[in-house]
Amino acid sequence: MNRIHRKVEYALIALKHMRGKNPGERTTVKDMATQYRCPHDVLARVLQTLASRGVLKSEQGVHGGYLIAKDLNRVSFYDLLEMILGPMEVARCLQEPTASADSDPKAPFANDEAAVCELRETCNIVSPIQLLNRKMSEFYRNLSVAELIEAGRSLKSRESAKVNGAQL
Amino acid sequence: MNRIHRKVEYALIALKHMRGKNPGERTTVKDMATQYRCPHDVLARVLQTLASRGVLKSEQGVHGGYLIAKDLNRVSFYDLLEMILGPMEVARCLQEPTASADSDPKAPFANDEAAVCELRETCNIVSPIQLLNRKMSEFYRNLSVAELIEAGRSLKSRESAKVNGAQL
DNA sequence: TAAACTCGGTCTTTTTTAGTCTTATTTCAA
DNA sequence: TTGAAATAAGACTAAAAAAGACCGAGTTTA
Ligand code: SF4
Ligand code: SF4
Repeated sequence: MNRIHRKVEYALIALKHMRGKNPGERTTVKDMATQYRCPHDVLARVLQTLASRGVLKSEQGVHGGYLIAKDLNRVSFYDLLEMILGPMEVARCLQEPTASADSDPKAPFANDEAAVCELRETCNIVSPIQLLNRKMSEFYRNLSVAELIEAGRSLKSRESAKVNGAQL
Repeated sequence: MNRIHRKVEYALIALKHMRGKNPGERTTVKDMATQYRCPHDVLARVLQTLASRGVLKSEQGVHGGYLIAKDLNRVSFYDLLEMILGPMEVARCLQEPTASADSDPKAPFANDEAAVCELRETCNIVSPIQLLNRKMSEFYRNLSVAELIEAGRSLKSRESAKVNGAQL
């Protein structure tokens, strides 16, 4: 139910990987793609997006690669999702009414909003859906990428807490 | 991004509809399907599921129909999602460790869990993913269906015809 | 009995997501 | 200067999931 997208996982994998590097140290896409066995192209595209949004910095050339350019404590999980998947809209009606300062150029939504859902005329749950959308956005905004990535460092795996556990 | 499933919307529509009825009054699937212009079969199946889980009660026969059987304040949005979409798993690894009392027969997961995701061996974000899963479950659990459905009753929505000036 | 409904399974279509292929562009080291 | 190594980006294909349609069976009451 409600599964996260693969691209987001790739982003987290890459971010967590780079997080452990020395400042200024670059990591190439190929490196990460091979190490974590994720498709090179997909990962590359995701990282490009993140770079274009300022989270990463990319260096081209023979010794190029990516490095983290922004404090991940200041990047919310909402931001990450929004960069990769577009703005949060929990249902096909309603564009995000929060409409923070960004003007997304790839969203030409000027036309009729009623067209997006054919049930809109008779729908009785637009208010609930709006509420849900607001709450979920808030939830994602209150979760920083750093907090996510750092998970497991200081807390053991719940009840199990077995040292000689499964695979390592 | 992260759009809610149509079936869930249908469920909410139906629940909100029945919510306004007198206690004991039944509503037929056909009624709701035509009134809200949603596909009869899909709505019917969703309501069947809800009935089997005790949220609704179904009466067969010529004057049959559905009615709400459970206080919606005691039904969390998580419950609703779980009934319709199955247990929350934010990524393809990790089965929800909460494992509420049900033994799902369609889930023969006794075998190796590593098979569900081919990246598992090299993955560095299982802890983050688990954390996210936990947080999201918690979020959904803290949101009752009643709270959702009732949205818009007391707060102003878009163009409210309320003269009384109830503004948020 | 027969009508009007729920129930439950299977099937097809549609939509979304994931991944691949290809080509261009940038950069730097030899 | 030149070419290797990397990013950048568009188009295409395949796979998976979701939505919806079909149909046949069971129930209840007019
Ligand atoms: S069904 Fe109602 S809520 Fe869901 S998208 Fe269509 S209009 Fe918006
Ligand atoms: S990628 Fe890592 S986290 Fe996502 S499913 Fe595979 S194993 Fe679980």
